[in-house]
Amino acid sequence: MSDYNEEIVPEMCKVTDALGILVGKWKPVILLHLLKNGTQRFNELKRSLPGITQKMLTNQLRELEEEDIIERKVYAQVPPKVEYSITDYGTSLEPILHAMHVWGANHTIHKQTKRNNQAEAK
Amino acid sequence: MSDYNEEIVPEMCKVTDALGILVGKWKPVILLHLLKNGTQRFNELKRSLPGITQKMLTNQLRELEEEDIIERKVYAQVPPKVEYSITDYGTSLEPILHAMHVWGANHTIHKQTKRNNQAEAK
DNA sequence: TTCTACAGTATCCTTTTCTATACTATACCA
DNA sequence: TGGTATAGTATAGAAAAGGATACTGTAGAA
Repeated sequence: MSDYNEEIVPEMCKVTDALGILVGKWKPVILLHLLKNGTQRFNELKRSLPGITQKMLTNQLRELEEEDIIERKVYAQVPPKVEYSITDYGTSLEPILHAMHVWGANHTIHKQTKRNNQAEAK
Repeated sequence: MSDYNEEIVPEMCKVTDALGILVGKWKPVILLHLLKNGTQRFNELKRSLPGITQKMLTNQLRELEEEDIIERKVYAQVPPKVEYSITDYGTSLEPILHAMHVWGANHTIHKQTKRNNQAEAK
C-alpha cells in the first residue's frame, strides 16, 4: 500500500467523476483525434470514426462540451460549418489519457504472457 | 498539442482497453477499498459498499480477477471464507486511479467556478 | 433542375448494465 | 430446534447506452 492512499478515501473518491467524463464508446477516440489533429469539423470527425452514427457523434460531442473539455464553434453559414476543438482546460486530461494508453498497451502484453504461461504449464 | 501525441495514435489507442477494466459502477470503489484496507473478505467488502447487491459485487470482483487485478483466495471451510486482495500487478493501476481522483476533485471545483462566473455575468 | 455537402433531429429498436428478490448448504450458537 | 453468518447462484425486470434509419433546410455545382 503506497503513499497515495493518504489522499484517496474511498468514501469521497472522485475517480468515478473523472471516469464518467471519459466513458462513452467513442469519447477517448474523439479526444485523441482532436488532440492530434487540432480543430476539426463535424464531418471531418465523422469520417475519422468509421462506424459512428451521426446521433452518437453529436451526443458524445455535446457531453464533452458540457464538461468544458471541448469547444463548439458555429459559423453562421450555409451549408453549416461547425468546428470542434479541445479547450485549454481539456488538455489537462492528456496526461491521464496517455497514462491509460501506456497501461492499456502493457496490459495487452501482460494478458498474452499470462495465457502463454498457462498453456505452457499444461 | 504536446509531446504525448507522438505516442498515442487514435487508430491503435489502448485507452479504451484500460478504461474497460475500470468501468463498472463499483469497480473503482472496490479497488480503492482493497488498496486502502488490504485483504478483505466478501462480506466485509459488501458492508463497505452500501447499496451494492451480492450479485453485483460477485460480478465486479470476478471481472477484476479475470484481468489479474485482484486475487481471490478460497478457504475450504464452512461457513465459507473467501478473501480478496490486489495483486502486485494490480497495484500498477494505482497511479492512474490517483491521477483520476486528483483530476476529478479539481474538475468539481472547475465546474463550480464556471457556474459562478456564468451567474455573475447576468 | 436535380444532386451533393453540411450539421444536425426524430423515432424506433436492440443490447448491455444494473437492481430486486428469492434461494442454496452447512457449521455454530442459544 | 430454530436462528444466524458465510459466499454465493438463479431469475426476472428496469434503466441506460448504443444502433439503424429516415428526415430537415439551404447554397452551390452539374
